[in-house]
Amino acid sequence: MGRRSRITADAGQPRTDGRYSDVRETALTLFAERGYRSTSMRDIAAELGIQAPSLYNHVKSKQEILRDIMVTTMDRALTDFREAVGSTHDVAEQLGRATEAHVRQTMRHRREVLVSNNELQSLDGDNLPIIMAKRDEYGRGFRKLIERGCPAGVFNVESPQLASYAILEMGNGVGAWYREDGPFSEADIVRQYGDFALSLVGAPPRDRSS
Amino acid sequence: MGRRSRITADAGQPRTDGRYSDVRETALTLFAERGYRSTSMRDIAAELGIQAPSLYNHVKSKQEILRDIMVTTMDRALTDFREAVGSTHDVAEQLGRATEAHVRQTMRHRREVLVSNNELQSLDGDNLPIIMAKRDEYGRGFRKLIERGCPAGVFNVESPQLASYAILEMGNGVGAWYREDGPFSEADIVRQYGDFALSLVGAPPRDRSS
DNA sequence: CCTACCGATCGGTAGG
DNA sequence: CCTACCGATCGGTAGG
Repeated sequence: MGRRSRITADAGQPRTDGRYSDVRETALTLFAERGYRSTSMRDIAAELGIQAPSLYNHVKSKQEILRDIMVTTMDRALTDFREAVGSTHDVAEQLGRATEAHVRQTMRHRREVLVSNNELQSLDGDNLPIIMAKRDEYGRGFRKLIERGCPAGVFNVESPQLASYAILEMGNGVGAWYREDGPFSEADIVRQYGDFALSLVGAPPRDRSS
Repeated sequence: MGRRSRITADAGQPRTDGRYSDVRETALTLFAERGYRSTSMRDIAAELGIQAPSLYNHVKSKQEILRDIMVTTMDRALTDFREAVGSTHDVAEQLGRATEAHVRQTMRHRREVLVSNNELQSLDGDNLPIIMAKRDEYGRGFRKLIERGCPAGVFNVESPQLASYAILEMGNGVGAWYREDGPFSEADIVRQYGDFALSLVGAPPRDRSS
């Protein structure tokens, strides 16, 4: 029934636990589709064609999978944010690119971002503060950018804090409806959301003639 | 232990089931705080100081509470949207007021909106399509407004669809951080988000001199 | 409103 | 990777 025979030629492989990625990948899809609490270890195992207890040869606990997904996702978002901001010195361009990176993230890693945004309640013990710290750092990055552009006269908002919340959240929302085979291309969506962010803070539209 | 004695003077009351609202109210708080699936009927009962089976004297099922919360919330949002749009003929003003109503909703009914946005996965059977129909109608309202303002030259966006998603989602996000005792007043937040929406679609800032 | 209890399902372990 | 199984917990019912 789809199980590999013991008698194979790959015995000499280095064999790091590539099976963990399979478990994580399957869990990720199910967590995104029906939620962490509604996904049982038996569901994940069934999807992989094995029995639930066998999962524990690759994974310490269900919670560990969730934490791993969230940590990876937040770290990637932080990396991409820093790269976007580091790629130019124009503060409007920085906010535009950071927003684009944010939206690109929710599209390219749709399941990860959905889980990260919806399953904070499901984090146990120390995991919630660990993730929240990363989320706060990310949000602070956007707020500081807006705070920098206001006295310079590039942006014009009453509260950079509120503006940063609005921009981040509108980007997160993309994950709820975006489909790869939908009517909008990734590049289109990314660009328009970048424009939304700049309009929102009162910056002039970007020049796209080059 | 806090239980009412049988021997009371209220035997002649009309006695519609006021107890149902208590159950719903308690469930609502718990659903918003820790999620539907993580809230047991025993949790709700404990909060009310009774035993879990007693809940079934007031409620048909756990699912029924969730559906009731979502239906009420969506119907209220639709009502307020129509009222906002009906209160003026200026399309920019309509979008501003509709956005303000949307944000006001997420602030005044924070738990309801959180549950409505986060627990779609938890709806069983016919309940999901019923709620989705209402959500679609609501979203369509915003999109049509933006579509109307574009040829008129009042708004300027590439895709009214995307703009409506962005506006709705940025408003939903307010529920995640808003606290009544926080640094921003309800009126401030509502007004600024209304401004965000109008900026986002390229409309000039509203005149507030009157 | 209660006690007593049902069958189902959960995450995880023992031991191979 | 498996079978066998644990204690805990779930939504809900019976019957008063």
